[in-house]
Amino acid sequence: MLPGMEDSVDRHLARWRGKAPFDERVEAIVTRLQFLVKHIVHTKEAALSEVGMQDFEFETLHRLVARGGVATPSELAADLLLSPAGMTGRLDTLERSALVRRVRSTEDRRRVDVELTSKGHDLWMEAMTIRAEVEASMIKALSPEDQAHLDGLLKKLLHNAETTR
Amino acid sequence: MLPGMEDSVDRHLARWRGKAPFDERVEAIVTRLQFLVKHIVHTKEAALSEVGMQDFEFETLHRLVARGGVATPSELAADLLLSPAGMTGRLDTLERSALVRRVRSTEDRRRVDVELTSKGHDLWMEAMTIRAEVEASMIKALSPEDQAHLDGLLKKLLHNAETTR
DNA sequence: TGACAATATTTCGTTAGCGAACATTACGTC
DNA sequence: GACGTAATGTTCGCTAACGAAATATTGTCA
Repeated sequence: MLPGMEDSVDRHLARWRGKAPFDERVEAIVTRLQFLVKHIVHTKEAALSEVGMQDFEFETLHRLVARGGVATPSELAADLLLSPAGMTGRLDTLERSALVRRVRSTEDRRRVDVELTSKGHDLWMEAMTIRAEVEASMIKALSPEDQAHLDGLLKKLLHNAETTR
Repeated sequence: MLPGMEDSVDRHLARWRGKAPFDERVEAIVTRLQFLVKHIVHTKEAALSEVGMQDFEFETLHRLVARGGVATPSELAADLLLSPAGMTGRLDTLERSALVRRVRSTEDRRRVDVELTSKGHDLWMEAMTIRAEVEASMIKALSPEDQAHLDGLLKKLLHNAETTR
């Protein structure tokens, strides 16, 4: 890596070094992961405000699209690593904006089906374009080969995190 | 990658594929980053509750240690990618638990120095041991060479995110 | 059938974080 | 040396999320 290539985590690590006997590489990876995600969320949030949408709204619509436009709150909560209560809150605001519709299921009346409205689909499509651009501009800092390599490493980590215990 | 190596993002991508014409690799990387961080935070939070601490409290103490035990709220907020208001809130709770102390600076009376108390330092040390273990157990899924490679790639991304605009 | 467990979702109370407005102190210019 | 401007931190109102408990519906088994 070139000498000028320094990020905020390098500076953090330099200050931290010697203050405690712990693995610097782990610290570096974890901190960079957290910061990157914060940056992604902030940048995306700023971009999405163009269409008057917030990140959490978009993510929910996005999952709903992936499910074909219909899903139960439980499914979405699991997809999004969200608590059931948090899911209800999200759906409330989405329903208030008419991007989503709640329908009690007829077979199992304990369940609720969340349906994407056409307005919701249209807005998702608009936002998706914006999101794709913002995210691509961040990831493009890596060559296609590096992207593939990174994705593979992340997948190993995530798979491990999801299967252990 | 082996056929059995599938994570939740693979399943998400499979459902999503064909529903919109966007870069699947970018989607994969970004989603995995977000999920990994969620997993890290959740797992760490569960472990830290042993010593009655929350992740955000730990992170604040950690930065303070890195700064040698003294820093201004602005410095900490910048370190933690936090808003000034959010920082005030964190410091309030930390001060209430006597892990931290606020002292008005004498030269520049707008400023406040945040000092780590000895109680704060002791608790940080305890928590650090727990945190290191939890994080290491997640990162250990990768070989040392892979860890180094991953860290390099993340650094490239973060450096890019921090310097562009 | 009727009591009871299981499942799905919502309600309630609390919390951390944000943006915007504000008070206070320092600085630069005339 | 007074005045506008910048910097620093806090207060306020609001929002999204959480965990725990409540509610509603369905399945099970005697």
